[in-house]
Amino acid sequence: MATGTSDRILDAALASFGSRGYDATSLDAVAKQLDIRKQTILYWFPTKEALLGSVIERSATELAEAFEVGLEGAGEGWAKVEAVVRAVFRLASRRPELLALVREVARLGPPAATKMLLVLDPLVQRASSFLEAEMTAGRMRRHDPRLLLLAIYSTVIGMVTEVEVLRALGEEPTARSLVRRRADVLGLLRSALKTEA
Amino acid sequence: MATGTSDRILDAALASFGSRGYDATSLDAVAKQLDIRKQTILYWFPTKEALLGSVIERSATELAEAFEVGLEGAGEGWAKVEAVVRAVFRLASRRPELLALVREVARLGPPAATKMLLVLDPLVQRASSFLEAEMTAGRMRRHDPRLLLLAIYSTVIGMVTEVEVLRALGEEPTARSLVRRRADVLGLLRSALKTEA
DNA sequence: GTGGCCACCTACCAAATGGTAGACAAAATC
DNA sequence: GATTTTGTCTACCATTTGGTAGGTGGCCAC
Repeated sequence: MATGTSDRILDAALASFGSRGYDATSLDAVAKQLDIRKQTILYWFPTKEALLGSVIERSATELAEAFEVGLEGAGEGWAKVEAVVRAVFRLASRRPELLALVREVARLGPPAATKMLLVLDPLVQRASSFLEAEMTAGRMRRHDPRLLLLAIYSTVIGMVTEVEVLRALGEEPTARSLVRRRADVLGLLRSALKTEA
Repeated sequence: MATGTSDRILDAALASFGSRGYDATSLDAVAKQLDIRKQTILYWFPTKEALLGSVIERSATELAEAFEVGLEGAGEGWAKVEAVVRAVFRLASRRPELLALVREVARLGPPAATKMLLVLDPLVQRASSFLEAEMTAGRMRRHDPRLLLLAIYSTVIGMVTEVEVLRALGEEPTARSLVRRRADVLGLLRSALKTEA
């Protein structure tokens, strides 16, 4: 844990942007939480937007790393999809703020979304061409790879971040529930995508 | 188009809450868009929160109606799932603000989310027990009905409202694309859920 | 020890925000 | 015709917001 002030600011901002949302997060609130003054935040990050930018940059890098680690020695074919899904659920339990931020940034749109994509785009491309290859090899059902990716993204990110909907369905968002959700998603994706052969 | 002032306010607020988000929507902005004064809004709705409440109430009712209409004479079993998905995509093309609001309200959490759920809960219960019945009848693969519902919700709402992610994947959110997305979702759900028999 | 820089602070500020008080004209009620 | 009610407005207000200006103490190089 980096104890540098700027890192502490980034941590607190990440958490607040993810949970409360960017607009509902005031610099004063972040500062108060860290027991520093707002001007210290503005010393490290010239504007609130710049702070968001830095949060996104750092988070996107961490996300990318988590995926890489998850994919290390993950085998081929279907095992790769499973590895990625497992990586996301691992993040959901260890660093839920990261996924909440992804959700928030997707909602904010450009320029925030553009910035995040800049880092994540290589992964997206790899994922897309991987799916494409699996399909042409007949190991996965045919779909538009991009739409399939959106569907997978929505499902997984939803299962992991839609806490309110989860509650509405009468399921409490505990650690145990997360494991069940992971099993469910994997089961769903397997039967949706994998071909018999 | 209802020409009553309070209805016009509700329309504009719905659109802004859905697209910009609740926090980023100011009463002044809504008023300006309608060429009235903020105080007129506060005459019809005592506070901003109350305005959100009314927007939610009206939208939830409209949503519920849309589902009912979609389900009318929709046949049994899998046809029902298809009818619901089609109803959502019809809304996505005719009243996208409604779905954007659902997304925003889910993000805001209680008390807004609670209010929306109050109206939508019967539908949720019906859907849940429908899925349960289909599974015990062996017409659908076994899953936890609630988690399955969350997965379906996430996928469909995501395919319909995640415009930024869609763009990131290189697909423009046109009307034609919406039709393709609907076909894709239906295909995915069918192979994920339907049993062979 | 002193000059300079770094990290953080206090003191402000202008704009925007949700909300209150009350005037006023038109329409409805008697 | 007088009076009340309804809908909208102007005029304010307190608070919060992101951001500026500038000071201060500690530390390091010399």
